[in-house]
Amino acid sequence: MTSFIKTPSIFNSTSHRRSFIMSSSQSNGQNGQQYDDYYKLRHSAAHVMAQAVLERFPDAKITIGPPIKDGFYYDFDLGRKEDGSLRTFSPEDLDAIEKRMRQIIAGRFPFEKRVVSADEARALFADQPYKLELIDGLEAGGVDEYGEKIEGPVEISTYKQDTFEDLCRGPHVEHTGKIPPDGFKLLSVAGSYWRGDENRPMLQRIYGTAWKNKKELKAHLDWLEEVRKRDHRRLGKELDLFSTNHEMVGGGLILWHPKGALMRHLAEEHAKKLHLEGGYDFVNTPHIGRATLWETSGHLDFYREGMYAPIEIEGQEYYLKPMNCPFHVFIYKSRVRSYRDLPIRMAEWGTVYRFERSGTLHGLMRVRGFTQDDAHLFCAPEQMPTEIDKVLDFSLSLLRDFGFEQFQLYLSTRPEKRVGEEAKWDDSEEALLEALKRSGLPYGVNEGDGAFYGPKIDIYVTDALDRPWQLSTIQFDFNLPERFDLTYVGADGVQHRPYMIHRALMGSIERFFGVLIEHYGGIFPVWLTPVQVKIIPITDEQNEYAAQVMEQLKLAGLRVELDNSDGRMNAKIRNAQLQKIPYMLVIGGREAEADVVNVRLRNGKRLGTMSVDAFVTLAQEAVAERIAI
RNA sequence: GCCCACAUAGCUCAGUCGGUAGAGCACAUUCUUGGUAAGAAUGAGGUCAUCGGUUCAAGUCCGAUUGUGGGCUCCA
Repeated sequence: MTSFIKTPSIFNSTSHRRSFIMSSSQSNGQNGQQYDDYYKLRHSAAHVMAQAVLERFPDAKITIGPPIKDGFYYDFDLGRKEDGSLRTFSPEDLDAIEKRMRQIIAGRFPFEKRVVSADEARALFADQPYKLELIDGLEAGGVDEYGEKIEGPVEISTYKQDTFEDLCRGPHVEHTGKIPPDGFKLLSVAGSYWRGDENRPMLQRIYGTAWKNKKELKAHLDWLEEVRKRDHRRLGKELDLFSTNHEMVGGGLILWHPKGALMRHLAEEHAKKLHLEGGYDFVNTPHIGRATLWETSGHLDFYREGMYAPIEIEGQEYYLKPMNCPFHVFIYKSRVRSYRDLPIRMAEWGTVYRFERSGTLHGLMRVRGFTQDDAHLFCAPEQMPTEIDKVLDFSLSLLRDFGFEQFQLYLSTRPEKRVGEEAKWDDSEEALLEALKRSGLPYGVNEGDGAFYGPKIDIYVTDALDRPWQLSTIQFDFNLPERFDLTYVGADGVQHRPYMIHRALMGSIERFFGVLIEHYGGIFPVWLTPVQVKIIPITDEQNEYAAQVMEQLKLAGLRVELDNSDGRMNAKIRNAQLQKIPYMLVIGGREAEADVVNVRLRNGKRLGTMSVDAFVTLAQEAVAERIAI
């Protein structure tokens, strides 16, 4: 079963080249973690913002306002309006708050720390119910900003600047003047729930970004602009790759257009070839299965909220599949398995459907129907370490083929509530850890973060904008082999329980494409780009020669389009450029005469004239090497 | 689902104080036949998301609905 773990907190972004905190266990604030300047700056900005908000909304209830990656936020409960609806921030409020923050900054008010008892704190925040709840929590033993439990009672402190005193561990900058007035900006308002729980009150959140100076702020705003420009939904439309239609087709359901489907085909073809070479067998399974299947697998117990309502067929209930595993299990069970059959590596590009709340749907990144490059490994215990090694290598090499170079690996170990024998947990966790070590790549361990059915490795890639994305996952499953009573006959003639490992390398192919589009910014490597070559005749005198060149290139296996519209060459080049087509072959009278093509690259570089054969060699090399030009 | 913002031509967007619909791109036709990121003219294209309300009059104001974007533990 694929599960989504949360991205680790990243506080120490000192530049736009972001870096990971390796493991959550090393970042406990109570154990001497160094709070960097950004932490203090952003945390202080949050307090200043809270002061400005309270001045404007005296009845507001304050909650929490932590520093976050690139900035800070603060959540407020503004109460309700006369008509019962929630009072909220308007864009004008944001402007006024930001202006007032600069005044407070100019006041150079010191941040003064005070250590108080729980009762003193309660008196101080008597009219702040959220703070009272926090104080109760602190008295009982705290939780740090990474969500890690802190044992025992915690020192309770407040920080005060000017008129505003907040329950806070700190630390802060010395005084408000240390916050650069032109280094921060309030970005947006958003709704959020107290403690992230939708059953608790809805709060109003203001997000801000804060940096050491104007230049850094500008760099960050530019980065945000770059993120916007690379948005896969925007590029998907511009490059005609895919679309969605919520009103008629439905939200979270992707329509792959010819060019997008072609890219997907190319990517899948490559991955499938590698799977076959890697000893995987492809299978195909249906989209629906009977309720008893999902009852036995445990999905209806543990995953029901992710599944759609049943379909009734002749009095029997069928469910749309949210995962492929139970079907693969039945292929395994279709006959008696011998140790000689193992390992079995069963792969399927399986399309699954999962319920996602409407508000969480997002382009290709979060959808309701998607295809996984799913596989299940069934192996004997002694084969397991080798299989783990292989699958990890496979995953990394596949991701490298798609241009990802930076990886971050996470091992999630046994949680409190779990199934399976301890010996299996021991073996599998060790095998995963050994494989991680052998990979030579940075990895972290999330103790207790595994699924109830087994430990797992998640692979995050870092994209061209330094953003982490979880793609691959390798998960043990001690649950399904038990529930479906999977066995194999060992050399000793008795029945044994095989290990079962789920793995998806690209994960969701939809999501993978979303990441890929943003990673490349639409400038896909030659092997993957839907149209590799655009032929641009200068006048229609050359149309015939151009068509002849196109045929030659097609015979050579290149994906070519001919622009014989009656526009000018400049316009044709511009169009090809906007479509980010790697090679433009400009053909005028001179080229037709000499039986050559004039090659222009999408980066603006001109390679001059060459024979068609020479160009074919050049392009084929780029395809084979998977290079991006 | 919940909070905020938004919804005008295929796309990107303008539309003032409420007075009856605009631009650029794309598309079609014609002219143009050119040397490395936009040649020109003409034309077609809109029930201003949907439904309801206020008004002499609604793209514009109000409400509901549908949909989109941002956000909903990065937890003192």
